[in-house]
Amino acid sequence: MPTESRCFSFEIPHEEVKGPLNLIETVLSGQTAEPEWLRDDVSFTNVEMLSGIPVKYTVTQIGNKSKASLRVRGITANSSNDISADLKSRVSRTLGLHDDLNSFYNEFADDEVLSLTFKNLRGLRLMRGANLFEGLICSILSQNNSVRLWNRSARLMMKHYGQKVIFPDGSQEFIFPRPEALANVNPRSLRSNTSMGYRAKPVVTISRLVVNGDLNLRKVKTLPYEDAVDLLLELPGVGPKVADCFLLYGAECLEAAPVDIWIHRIVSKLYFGGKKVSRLTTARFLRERFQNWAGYAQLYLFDYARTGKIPRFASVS
DNA sequence: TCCCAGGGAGGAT
DNA sequence: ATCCTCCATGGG
Repeated sequence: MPTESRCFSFEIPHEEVKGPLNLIETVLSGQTAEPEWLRDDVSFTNVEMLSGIPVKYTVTQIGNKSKASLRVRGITANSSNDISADLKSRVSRTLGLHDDLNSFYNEFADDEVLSLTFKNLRGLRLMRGANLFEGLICSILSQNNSVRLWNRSARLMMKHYGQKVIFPDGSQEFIFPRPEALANVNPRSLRSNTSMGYRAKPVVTISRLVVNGDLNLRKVKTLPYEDAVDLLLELPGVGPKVADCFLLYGAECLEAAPVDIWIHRIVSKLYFGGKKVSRLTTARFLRERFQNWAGYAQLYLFDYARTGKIPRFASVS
């Protein structure tokens, strides 16, 4: 089978992008559904399974934010089937291209805090993970960690425990490990192989729960928000923030609003006049105020706060 | 050397 | 309910 037949290229026209799009801001905004896509100038490359077939593809934005389309080029392994249609809907879902951002901006244009973020972050979209297990593990890796470090651990985990794929162009890539590959590893060796520190033990424990059927993430995804949270909080290494990260980025529950240190600070400072409120109060506030846009509100406030686009508010401590 | 990073668990108040 | 402290690891 000649290499060319496994290559593909297609476009997602701007008519299929609902509102503005900023691909670079979206991919680089530190979302926890999966390891960050590798950047090359204005393009991003991801490797994942699509209906059991390993796919490597590169996404490039064409046009400005207001009239953006996407160019997708890629290559498959082990198959000569045309996967363009499947990948198109996958990319569209992953990048949240169907989310009606203009209606989000309009609905909260009079919110004096959130609307501050709209100008700089216009086109920022919520990314959805392709795999529930991957989303949960990445969310655990992110706890008390930097984006850079948890991504490094995730990449090391892929290299040591993920399926190795050699594409027809000769490149070697690694797929995010399946729970079966992690369930029987020694947490100590996982720790030394990946630098994930004390997070190794819960990663192994949760992998075992998934393998033996005691944890069904597909079922968790179908539960109402409160029930899903209650179930997730029983898991080791999973607290309120990680549970919300999994639900939002992994399980596409858009009312979940993960509260990390940045969200805690900015919401206390700007919505509660500097008064200290608990993280749970913060999360509930975001859910009640923004409802199905709570995840988006959180994403915009987080990026805005973290990247220093607001005046210093570190006085809240 | 200390502090911090998209926190969580266990314990004391 | 709220407030410690510790937990690995690496960057600043």
